[in-house]
Amino acid sequence: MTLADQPPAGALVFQTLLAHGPLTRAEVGRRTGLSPGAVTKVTAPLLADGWITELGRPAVERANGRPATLIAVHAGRARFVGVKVTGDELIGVLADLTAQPLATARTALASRDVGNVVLAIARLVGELRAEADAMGEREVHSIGVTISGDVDGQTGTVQYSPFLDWRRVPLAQLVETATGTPTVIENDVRALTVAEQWFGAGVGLSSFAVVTVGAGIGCGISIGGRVVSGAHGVSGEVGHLPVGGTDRVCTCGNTGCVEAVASTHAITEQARQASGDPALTMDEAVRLAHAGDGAVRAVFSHAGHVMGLALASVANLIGPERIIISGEGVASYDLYEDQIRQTFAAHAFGAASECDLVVRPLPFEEWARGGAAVAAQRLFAPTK
Amino acid sequence: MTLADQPPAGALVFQTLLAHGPLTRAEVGRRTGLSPGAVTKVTAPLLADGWITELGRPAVERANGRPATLIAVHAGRARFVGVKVTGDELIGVLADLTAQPLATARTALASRDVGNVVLAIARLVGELRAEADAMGEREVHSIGVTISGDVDGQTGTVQYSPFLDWRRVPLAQLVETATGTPTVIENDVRALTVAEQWFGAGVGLSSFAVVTVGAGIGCGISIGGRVVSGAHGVSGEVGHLPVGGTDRVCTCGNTGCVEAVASTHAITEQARQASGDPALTMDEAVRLAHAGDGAVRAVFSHAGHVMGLALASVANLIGPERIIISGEGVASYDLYEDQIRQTFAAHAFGAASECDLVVRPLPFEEWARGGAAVAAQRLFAPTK
DNA sequence: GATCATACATTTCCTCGGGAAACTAAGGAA
DNA sequence: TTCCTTAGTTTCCCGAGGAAATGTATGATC
Repeated sequence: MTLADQPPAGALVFQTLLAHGPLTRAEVGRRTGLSPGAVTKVTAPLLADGWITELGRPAVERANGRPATLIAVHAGRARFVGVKVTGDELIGVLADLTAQPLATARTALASRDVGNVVLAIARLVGELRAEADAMGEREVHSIGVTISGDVDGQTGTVQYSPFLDWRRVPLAQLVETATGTPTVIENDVRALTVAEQWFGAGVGLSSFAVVTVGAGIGCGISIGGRVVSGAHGVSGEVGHLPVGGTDRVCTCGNTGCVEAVASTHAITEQARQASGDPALTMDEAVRLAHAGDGAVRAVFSHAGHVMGLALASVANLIGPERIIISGEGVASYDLYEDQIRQTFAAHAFGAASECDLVVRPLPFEEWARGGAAVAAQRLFAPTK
Repeated sequence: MTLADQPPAGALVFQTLLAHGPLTRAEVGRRTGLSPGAVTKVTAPLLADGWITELGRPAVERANGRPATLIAVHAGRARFVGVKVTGDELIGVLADLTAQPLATARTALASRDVGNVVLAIARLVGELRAEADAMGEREVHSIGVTISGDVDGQTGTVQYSPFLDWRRVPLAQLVETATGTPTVIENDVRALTVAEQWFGAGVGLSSFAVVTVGAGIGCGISIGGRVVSGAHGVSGEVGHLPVGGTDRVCTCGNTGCVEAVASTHAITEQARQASGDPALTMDEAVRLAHAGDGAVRAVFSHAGHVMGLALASVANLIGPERIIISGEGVASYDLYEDQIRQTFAAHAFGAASECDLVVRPLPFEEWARGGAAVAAQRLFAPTK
């Protein structure tokens, strides 16, 4: 509870431990630039309050000198619930301080009415809270709700959600009163980016982007440890980069959007045309392509090409150290990975091509974990 | 000289005055969140060293209470020389603390040999220094050299310059020894962005982008007061966003690059084809288009469309508060402005279209002014 | 096995930055 | 005049963190 009012050095030490795992005090001092004395002083209250724990000796002992003691964040010190809201279901996860999932839950949404969704969230949170109690876990500290669209985390308002058709819904406040637990909300992709930044493939990078491929194509951008929000709430709209040619029309009304070519919907639709089977599913399309169906393969290959152009655009503009590709669509990733990399390499300008492309599967609860990460982040990095 | 070792509050006050012009101490305190006492304490040494001056009463007097005293940065306290290096000439400018130009100079480059360029820079600096002496100005504090390509400002090295065909040239060191004056170097577009951020249309914005149209098409991106550098030295490569269709081949070998369609070179070339006159100049093309030549107009309109797609890409990814369009190419801006705005509005996703598009002419010395701004910035914002 | 060297950790002391609040300054209004 | 209001200054104080002396636990050395 007292984490919020630590001196700057305290927060710095805590975040260093969070990002880099168990370290000795001396090592923490070196990495943060703090003096040894300051580290000791600042770790004392964190230890006393149980935010960090001593772990004993490091695995690789030093040749001589007094042996060091590892300290690490005490992940169990606080619990969070993360909830991802989609158009038709809720995904919830109970997680610890390091956003490790302890339990998950899903529930279908009967309607998209605000009151109904809030009620469903409260029920889901109750479920997870009960599970936490059963596990002997302590009280849930706060809730992080994530949702696609234009979300203002400062005011806790969903400015606009296309999937739910919501406008200016004070969701944080509503969930807070329905559950009695402090709640923060955030855009789903940005929450995922926060999770990657603190606990995933973005740890320690000066800049990186997370691209998610699924029903939509989204992107979170982190530069210098801060996730880019966009002055008007919009950022990372990779799905609507106009690099896809003129043949397909996007839901936004334009031609050329990446989403109109490379989203799972778009691929399925194109595969149906290519195969002549109007009821073809994504799984079947993948199977056909793997079996060598040229027309269907071409669909994946074209999608890969457009994705490559999109990633090259990100690299050319931002120059991130790494781009993390993730999402349901990654199930069929091997089908177009080569094409993505090839197109990316061709269109990334100069040293931008040194950008590291990595693929990470995105388990369904990962989205919800992002919510927990955002909730946790408010605790230890209460900036802004 | 003592500006570098001011306490944080001192730097904050100075930067506030730099960005927002003359203010009363009370107002400075309000804007920075500092207590009145702190403002007084911190301004005292700045006044004593001549970094700021008192300006007397504000224009709009307050109804009651003690009259306030304005304080403002003393622009003449320090001089800087900014130099922009292109493939065939040098542009130099003598500027004050606020990067206001006091004198300019140009010189042609006989060869692109490193030694020759360094010598030419030293001569140009000498010229401007003499002019400063004649004006009774004080010593030049430092030099900022800007150059397009991959520039590492930390080490003072030009990693790669396509126009000059340089690789790993320690330019800062070379100019420093040749002139005897401390020198910093920076990528030209990023330097321009720094100038806009501190002294131009980017003052006070949480994020903005500067797009320059000319022989190449470049872009500087500023987010949260920091100019994005790219992990591998590449960022803002708007010129190579692949949104331009497949019909024209770029110097980088790809099709679809913005630069292959909308740079001044590309427009001239396309206008020549459209008009059938292989010796057509840009000026003549502009005249033809203004006169109603449909084919030439179409060239400008297509370039505008592709520029609109590029700006929409920037807006969709970053969500800047404003995009500043600038460059030599802007001479013919009215010819395709409508098309740019129309395409931008169509392809900027959701609230990203609220991004403010402004056009600023780019006088030839503006590039060099960027160098002076970078040099000045090192003085008052000596971060990293 | 006593001593030493070494590196980790703690404690003590001190400096410095900036806030709180009392105080001074300078004008207008009653 | 006196009072009110806002600007600016001074004084006092507290908290954060660095420097350096001190304490501590190990292996190495004689």
